[in-house]
Parts: sequence; structure tokens; C-alpha cells
Amino acid sequence: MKSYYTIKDVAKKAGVSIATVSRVFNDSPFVNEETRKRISKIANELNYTPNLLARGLMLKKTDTLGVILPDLYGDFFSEVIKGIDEIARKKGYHILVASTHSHKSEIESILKVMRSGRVDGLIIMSPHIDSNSIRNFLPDNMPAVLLNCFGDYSTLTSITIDNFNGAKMMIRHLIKHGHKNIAIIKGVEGNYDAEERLRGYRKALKESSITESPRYLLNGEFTEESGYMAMKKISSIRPRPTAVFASNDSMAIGAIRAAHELGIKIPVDIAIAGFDDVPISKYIKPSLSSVHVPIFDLGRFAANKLIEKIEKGDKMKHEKMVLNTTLMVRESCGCL
Amino acid sequence: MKSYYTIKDVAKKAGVSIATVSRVFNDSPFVNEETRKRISKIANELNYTPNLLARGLMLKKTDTLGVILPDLYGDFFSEVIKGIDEIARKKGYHILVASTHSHKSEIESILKVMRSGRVDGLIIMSPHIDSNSIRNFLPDNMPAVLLNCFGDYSTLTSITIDNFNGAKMMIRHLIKHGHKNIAIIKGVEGNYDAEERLRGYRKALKESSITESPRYLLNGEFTEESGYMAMKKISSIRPRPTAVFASNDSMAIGAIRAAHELGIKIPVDIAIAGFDDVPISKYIKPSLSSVHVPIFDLGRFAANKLIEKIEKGDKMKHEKMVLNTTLMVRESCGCL
DNA sequence: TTGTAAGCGTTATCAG
DNA sequence: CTGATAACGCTTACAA
Repeated sequence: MKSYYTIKDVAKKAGVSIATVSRVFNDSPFVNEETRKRISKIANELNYTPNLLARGLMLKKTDTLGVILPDLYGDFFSEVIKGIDEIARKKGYHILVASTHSHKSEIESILKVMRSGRVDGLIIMSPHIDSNSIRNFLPDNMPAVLLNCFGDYSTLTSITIDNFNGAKMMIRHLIKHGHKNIAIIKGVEGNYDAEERLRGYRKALKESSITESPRYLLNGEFTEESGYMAMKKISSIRPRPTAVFASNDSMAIGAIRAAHELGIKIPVDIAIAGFDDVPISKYIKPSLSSVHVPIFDLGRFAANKLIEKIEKGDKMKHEKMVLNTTLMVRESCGCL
Repeated sequence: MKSYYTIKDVAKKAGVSIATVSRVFNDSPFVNEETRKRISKIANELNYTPNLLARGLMLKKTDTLGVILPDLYGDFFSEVIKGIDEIARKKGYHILVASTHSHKSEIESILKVMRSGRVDGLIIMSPHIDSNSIRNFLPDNMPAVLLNCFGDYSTLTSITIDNFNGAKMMIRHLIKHGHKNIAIIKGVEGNYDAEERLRGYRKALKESSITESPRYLLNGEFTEESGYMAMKKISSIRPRPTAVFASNDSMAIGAIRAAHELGIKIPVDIAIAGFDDVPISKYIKPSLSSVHVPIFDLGRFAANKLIEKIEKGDKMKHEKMVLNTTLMVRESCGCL
């Protein structure tokens, strides 16, 4: 007994040519109803399904989307994937995922694999500035959608989150409630989201003629731990800031933990705000004011756009899409 | 200009046969150093990489692991994926993911795709009892590792988390601290993890000769919302339980939210414990006592086992592996 | 050390 | 309606 059957086996058993079997599996109208039934029955018995590699080789179509992300873990990425998956499955595509850890060499090797006939198109998120070179590694016939990347790639479709305005709104909000000494815990250096959020912070300060103080600029790595460390430092800055804007929620949560340990009351002593609006932010105490990011949509839009590009051909004009962010005011900023 | 090049293009340009080009890309020792260099150079210029579909078709090897999960979202699944990805990349494999939403039809169609030459092996997590039939859909030559599934598949390798003992330990712990009226918020009906945790709960009660009360058995869906609802019900049960064991952390967090709203103090009025030890549990107030589950290891072990099976052939004996869970005592159970 | 040619499992083009 | 047969892009005996 063979461990798997091919179109030939089915054809032989049904006493027809492989062409006819192929027709059956491709819903060709030109096949006799009885023949069709007989072939279907035999295929079923043999548990036969067409080999997708062979089919892909012929058709130059794999019904697969390549998804390249910096990491696969955490609320953010997993929600992006879920969004992509939802659309993909709905439209009959599968997804091949890979994480780069923002390493240039990883990106290149992944791209090499992905472009070698295995996927019909690519969704790439590479917020790190070094990974800019991605473009050069993309065969220019390969449909692609870029997520949260630097640069204005007029040649590529890209979708970004409105980091800049999100941060600006949040800082404006803090200023409106009387804060003047506002510290920021920055994100990873050279990261698109981090830079844009910083830019928003600066813009809001400038608007209100508040001079930016370098002492209020803390480094962070987008991790809980780095937020914790930053808050420890902040506690000894004089004059002590009355508000802290963490460039993402993980860091905000770390900052809150540090504050707890230091006996600093939030939001009474210091107001804290984050960015991303991860699910947890509602549940921590105090609940975290944050900037909501439509992550799920990001994934869905990306998948939709990509599939559109794949199916309409690349003559589709390239576009840049920006997703709105919204303010989520909760307890930690002290305005409730 | 062609949009992509094949082995033929390279061969022609280098003035050799495709066999030689192939040899170069497969590191065959039998190729003249100069020829090799010339071919490499030309391949580079053309930005040529071997088509992996064609190669896979010949070799019957795709260097890809299929990963089938109930869902792609959330701390749990994303950490499983990350674990798998870490090992896979290390050993030169890629991963094709799909989510089933525990729908039988989805599982079947996914399996059909996965087995059609696209993956070398499968990691399947299907804790729902209906999806039991998976076995029948697996070509028996396809290496596979089952995660947290029902049944004792002596024919398949499986890895599970020790849900039973985890729950038992937690309940024992509560009993030791004086609780006798312990409610449980159950997980999804027919779900492997849910059933096992319930079994652990019962075992611990029986051990201490505490009679199980049906009123203390609340239904839940593993969601935050269902935990919230359950707690609302619990608050009006008389005699009111002094402790609540939620079958996962999401529900425990929902329960805590409900308690807050109802003015029930945790852990003073009611102790609460969860399961999974998701990252958030450390950060909520009160911090959540939970049962730690080595999720990341689950993914890594699964990937390692699968790759081993793929490479050693399926003569490898099938095994059942159980990963230990450990008690994480924090504030919410009131023992600190 | 290299080339020739068969074959992997499909689909597509033509005849019939 | 059906069957040969040539692709698809690659690896691998076997021959030279």
C-alpha cells in the first residue's frame, strides 16, 4: 500500500487519463457526469488530494501569503496575525509566517525563501530603520504591503498607524489638565513607531510653548523592564515630572510597578499614560490611560490590500494608508 | 527583462548545463572551483534563488512545519507559536500556521491542504473533544505531534500540560489555608484543559473529604466576560464560597473585575485563584495567584519532537510527554 | 568534472 | 467529452 496517491493512481484505477482526473478536480464543465462521479468516488476511497506543490509549480500560484514580523509574541503581533488570518482564510489563502527579530541577515534569508515561489505576496512589518533595505530584496513583481515602516515608498503599498497624532493628542490632553513637566519614556532607537511617537510628543509641547527638557527624555526598549527602570530614574529627577508618557503600554505598566514600589501614588503624585491600548490596560490598577491602536484592522487591511494586489495584478496603483488612533482616558492620567 | 530567473537562465548565461548549476546550489563537491565561482557570480547578478516548489516536488521535503491551533490570538497561542518558531528557525524550518476555531470542517479542510505536500510534519493543538477525529485525517506517514488533546493516542506523539495536578495543587493550597467552600468557574465544555482542571479540583476536594456542591460549579467559556458573569452569580450564592478557582486567568480577571464592582474585597472577602499564569497576572491588583504553565516550552518541545520525527523517520517510537505545572502564590488567594 | 535525460505531480494545449 | 503530451523548475542517476 502506497503512503500517498497521485493523480496517476486515480486515473489508472478509474480507467481514464490524468487529464480527466485533473478536470474533475478543477471543476471543468467538460466532463461527463458519470465519469466525474466515478472519479470522485475513487479519489475519495484513495484519500487523494492534489499535490499543491506540483499545482503551484504549474500555476505559479500558491494561495499563500507570506507574513514577516519583527516578533511573533505578544498582544500586538498576535493580533496582527489574527487579523491577517481572518481575511486570508475567508478568501482562501494560507499564511506562512516568519519573525525577523529585526536582524538584517534574518530578513534577507527569509525574503530569499519567501520569494522563491512559495508565496503569492508578502506582508512585511519592519519598523526598524536598518531593515529599510527590504525594498532591494523584493523582486519587483512580488506584490507586497508594508506595515509601519519608515520612508515614503511611492513604489510600494504601505499601511501605518497614526503614531504621531496619537502621541500628540495624549500629550495635549495632559497639558490641558495642567501638566507642564511631562517626561517621555522613548521606545527602541530607530524604530518607526518610537520615533513617530516622540515626534508627536515634541509637537504637542511646542504647540503649547513648553520647552523640551532633555532630562525628561528617558530611554526605553518597549519592554516592561525598561519602563520599570525608567521610572526609577524619573523618581529622582528634580523638578520631578508630574506626568509620564510611556511610548507603549508595556513600559507604562513597568513604570506603574516601579511607582508602586517607590510609594509614588498614581495618578496623584504622577500621572501616567501609555500607547497601544493593549487588553491588559483596562485591568491593571490604576487602569491605564492609553492611545488606542486599531491593530486588528491593521492586519485585516493589510491582508485585503495584498490579496487585491495579487488578484488584480500589480497594475493597481500603490497607496499609503494611515489608520487613526484614539485617546482612551482611564484612571492613570488622573482626569477622571 | 524577465521578472524572475530560473536555473536554465543561469546555466545558459554561464555556458554550462543546468545540472552543474544545481550542483553549485547543493554544495556538491564535484564541481570545479572556477566553474562554481562563475556560476555563483552570475546567479548573484540575476538575483537567482532556486524555486522551492520545484525542489520540494523532487525531494518530497519542504522544510516547513504545519502548525494548527484553535486560535492565533492571545498570550497563550502566541507564546506557543513563538516557541515553535524559535526551534524551527534554528533548525532551518519555516512554519505554515492556521487556526481552526475548533470547527470540524475547518480542521478537515486545513488538514487537506497541509498534507498535500506542503509541510513535512504537523503540530496540532485541538483541545476540543469533537476534533478528536483528527487522527483519521492524518495520512499515516505524516509525522505529527499533538498538543493538549484528549485521548491516549498510542499511535501518535503527544505533549500535554499537567492540568490535573496543577488544579489539584491549587485547590489543596486553598484548603490548607482554611477554605472549605470553594467554587470553580469551569472552562469550555468538552475542552481538554477545562475537563482536566475540573478533575483536579474534584480530586483535591475528595482527598480532604469535602463534598462537592453543585451550586459551586459555575459555567465559563475561558473568556474574561464569562468570568465576570460567573462572579456576579457567585456573589449571591449562600453560603457564599470563601474561595473561587477560575479555570483560567482570563476568567479570574473577569471575576476580580466583578468583585470590584460589587464591593467584594479580594482576598479578604473572597480568595481568587486562576490558571495559566499569563504575564498580566503579576500586574493586576490584587496580583493573581495562578498555576504556571510552561507554554513556551510546550511550543519548543513540540517543534523539537516533530523535527526529530521528520528527520529520523517515523520509526521513532511514539511517546506521551507531560509538562509540569507549578503553583504561583500571589496576593489574590490571601496567603501572603 | 560535466552533460544528458528521466522524473517529481500537476495543468494546459491540442487533437480526436 | 477525452486523451496524449508538453510544460513548470528542479535533482539525480548514468554516461561521457
